[in-house]
Amino acid sequence: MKFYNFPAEGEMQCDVRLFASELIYDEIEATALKQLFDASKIPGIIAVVGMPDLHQGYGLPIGGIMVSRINDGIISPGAVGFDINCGVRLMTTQLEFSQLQNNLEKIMRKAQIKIPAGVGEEKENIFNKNEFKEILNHGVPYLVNEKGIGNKNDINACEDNGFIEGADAEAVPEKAIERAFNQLATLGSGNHFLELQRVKEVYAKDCGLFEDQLVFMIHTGSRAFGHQIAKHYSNIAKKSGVKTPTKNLASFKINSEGGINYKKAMAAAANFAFANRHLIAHNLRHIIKEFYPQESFDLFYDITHNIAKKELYQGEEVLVHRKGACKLAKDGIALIPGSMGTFSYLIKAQNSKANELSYYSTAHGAGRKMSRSQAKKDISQKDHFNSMGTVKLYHSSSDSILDESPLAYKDINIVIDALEKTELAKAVAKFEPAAVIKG
DNA sequence: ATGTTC
Repeated sequence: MKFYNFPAEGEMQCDVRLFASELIYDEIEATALKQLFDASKIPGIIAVVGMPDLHQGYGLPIGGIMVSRINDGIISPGAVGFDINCGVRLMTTQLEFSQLQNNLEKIMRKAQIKIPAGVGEEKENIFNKNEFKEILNHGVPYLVNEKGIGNKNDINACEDNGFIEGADAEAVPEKAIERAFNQLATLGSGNHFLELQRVKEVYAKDCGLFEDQLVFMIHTGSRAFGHQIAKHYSNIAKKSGVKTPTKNLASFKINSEGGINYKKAMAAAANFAFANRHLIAHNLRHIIKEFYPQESFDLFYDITHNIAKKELYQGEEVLVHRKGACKLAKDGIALIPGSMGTFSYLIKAQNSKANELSYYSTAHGAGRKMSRSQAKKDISQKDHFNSMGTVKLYHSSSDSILDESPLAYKDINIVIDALEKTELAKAVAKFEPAAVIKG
């Protein structure tokens, strides 16, 4: 087990731990590290941890974990992120990749029509306003149990069974509902994707996957809904919250009116995101059934990487913010999506001591190497095209996609290597994309 | 990430 530990000094309330390999540590941005140190200076914070995909973010860096006491602690919209409950789900078939034959193109084209992608894209909401609020308050179980959409495994294979308790649509600003009412079952833009993948390698035979298996991965979140909530409450926290070292880490006392309302709205956004991934997967399920009527299309796991949750840690209840970091499932697994055109991974917890020190957290992806603007400036079409190899891209927008090029991200294999070196986790299976839908 | 600068 190996990690970098920076002992508390000055205003720091706790040590800062960074789980990184030497290779990653040498390249980590000073600005991202500074954001970790600033987070450790907020009263009530008992732990700050960085993952190997750490990079600069709004307030807390992406790949950051910030843990607060409950009674006198804080909750920070900037430490959850703008895309509340952004996450990843893996859907499995029992088909071998070779059985696809010439259906890849047809499946992806149908998916592109049925699953809107891109900035501001909408899909007519099949639910009325009351049903929409039920989704916000109760997430995936409402869709399965009350509306008959999906099956029991679609609930059980979700982190937290596809809903965060304590959600209250009444704490959601009306503007969030206006903006996102017609964004359920849509993919969005940025690093979000829907990929058709092939299980390239299985390192642990008992992981429930087999080599050459045809699977689908969906990476998306709460669209404009979570974004509007994050913006709304971050602004309130800046005006009337507790004082923090940096403005964008603006926080509420957990038990203050602002803290209570943000938590209710954050949970509603989390439920929106769970429902969003569930509905996208369900629509994809219909497409798969058209081609393979006898095949099952099952949820393997759905994991979030932008959320704050109450968790029991060494007998004490604490609030764990994870931003661009995910929580290991009960059986120790987590899904780590690659950037467009690169491998994704299923990983499993490795060393229980390392896992304890990281609050059972792990990395969430490759992590950016370049800002969006830098990528658009520095990456040529030709270099980008070469970096995509044989992966077929279905891009809905006429805009350039260079800011999402694999060249704009760190090599995910280096992140996985760092997880193994720090003994946080080891790779269990590797997924190779064959086709990707981007916004 | 985001009606990509309320």
